[in-house]
Amino acid sequence: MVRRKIPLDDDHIEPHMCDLDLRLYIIGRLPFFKELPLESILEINTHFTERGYTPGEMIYYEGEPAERLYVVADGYVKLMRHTRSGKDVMLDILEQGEFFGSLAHTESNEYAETAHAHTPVCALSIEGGDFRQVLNNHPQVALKVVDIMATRLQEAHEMVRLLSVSSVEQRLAHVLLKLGDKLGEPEDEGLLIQMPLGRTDLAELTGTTTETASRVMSQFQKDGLIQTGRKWVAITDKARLIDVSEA
Amino acid sequence: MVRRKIPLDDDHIEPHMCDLDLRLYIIGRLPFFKELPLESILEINTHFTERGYTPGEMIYYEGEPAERLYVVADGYVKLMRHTRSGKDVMLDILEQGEFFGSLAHTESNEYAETAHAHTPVCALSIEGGDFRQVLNNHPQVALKVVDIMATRLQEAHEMVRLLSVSSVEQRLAHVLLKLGDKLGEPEDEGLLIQMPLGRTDLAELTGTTTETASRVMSQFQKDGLIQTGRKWVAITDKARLIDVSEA
DNA sequence: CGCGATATTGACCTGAGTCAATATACGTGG
DNA sequence: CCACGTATATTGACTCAGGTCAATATCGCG
Repeated sequence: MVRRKIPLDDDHIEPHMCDLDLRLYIIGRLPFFKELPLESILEINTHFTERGYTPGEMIYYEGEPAERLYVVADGYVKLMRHTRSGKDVMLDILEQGEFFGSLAHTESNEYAETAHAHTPVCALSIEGGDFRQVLNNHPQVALKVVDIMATRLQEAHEMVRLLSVSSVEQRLAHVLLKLGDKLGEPEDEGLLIQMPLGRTDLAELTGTTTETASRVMSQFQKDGLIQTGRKWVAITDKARLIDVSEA
Repeated sequence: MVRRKIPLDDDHIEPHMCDLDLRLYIIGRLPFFKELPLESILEINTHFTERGYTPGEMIYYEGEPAERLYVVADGYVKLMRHTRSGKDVMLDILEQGEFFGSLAHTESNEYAETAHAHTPVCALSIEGGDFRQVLNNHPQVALKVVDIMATRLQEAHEMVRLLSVSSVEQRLAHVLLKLGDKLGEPEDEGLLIQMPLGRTDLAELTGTTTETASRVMSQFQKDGLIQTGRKWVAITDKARLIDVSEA
């Protein structure tokens, strides 16, 4: 039972700030902007500012007045909800091109979750009102945003279902599969999830404790479903992992 | 410990179909249409069809091709996700003016949940493409839709948090309070939730079993927090119920 | 090389699920 | 209008997944 060192690609860990090319590249390829004429993209671009964050650094806190909409230019961003007891819940992991923050007028107009950089992150942001102006001027962008919101709502509903009716084993299998699809890269170890993920992260993603997450991961490894070590996971038997998630 | 008969208002239970006045009234007052000029509303109106449903009747099933967007004109609609094991989860209860169904292009383009009439329901519906056309022509409507989606996403995230970190007691208290705010009317019994809600409904709303829901409700009643009977609940001590939900 | 962060593992306990029996409310038909 | 039958709700006894507390092991960075 040889346990490998962290096999994650350094690209995904080393810090780097946004550079100008990246910025234009990102904005132009955002799923909701990419069909706009160049002219519009250049105009929209002027409203964005950019900023880098170091791992663990907060981008905004739950409860703060929601003023800006952010877009991940590089790195991974975690969206979390905190609880008085200290047991936190991770709602989502965002990658390049995904947005978060204030994109709508809600009741309280506060950020509903805390966003922080999980890896080194470069994020672009735009003032909420300016973004709404963009939506107003470009209905096809608004439609795209509605589509993305609908997909996220479905994912959240699926998580509600899993938390209501599934075991920790099933939820963990499900989360690993989802991450594998989103971030997986074939490596010697199997389908390697290209992101540092500790037991605490997995626990927060599945609504359990680090101890239980650890136990289940150990069992998965013994059963040959995954390879795992400190802060990394690779899926070695996707088919059987799917079986577990649907058991 | 006198247990009252169902104190629910008959208005909320007796069937009635949509009539024409209701239809125009509803469309004109929908949160996302109400700021449009009358002319536009009349035009949009022509795209809607209406239909009545009896309690328990399905409006659409999870997995069917998602073709139409619905709006509740009258009654209450439950959104559910089913599970192979038969244990269902209730994602939302919608009331007059709320929309559901196909409002976006998602990956699979299937309904992600099952909708069915909880009480007698009148629903208006519009073909998905037509609705997108409306959004395209009226950006301020699209913005409103984005706002509503954002609020729903936050609510779903809050449920994820509750399922991850809270006890059944807390979740049940939370759900009762939310329903009380949304549907509560002051009556002799307390803040009466104007909707027939059985133990099974409460269980599906909180991710537990009917037996546990029953036990917790009995305890709440013993503690003087609520009054409850067959298919009805009234909140008698909101402050202490809040304490429980935040314990 | 050694230390601090991370992960594992064990023993124990408890909230809530399961299975089952009973009670109660309400609609229905006589 | 009452009596009966069915759907709903309650309650008890038992079980177990997974939480908690605590000790130990391991990784990989500085």
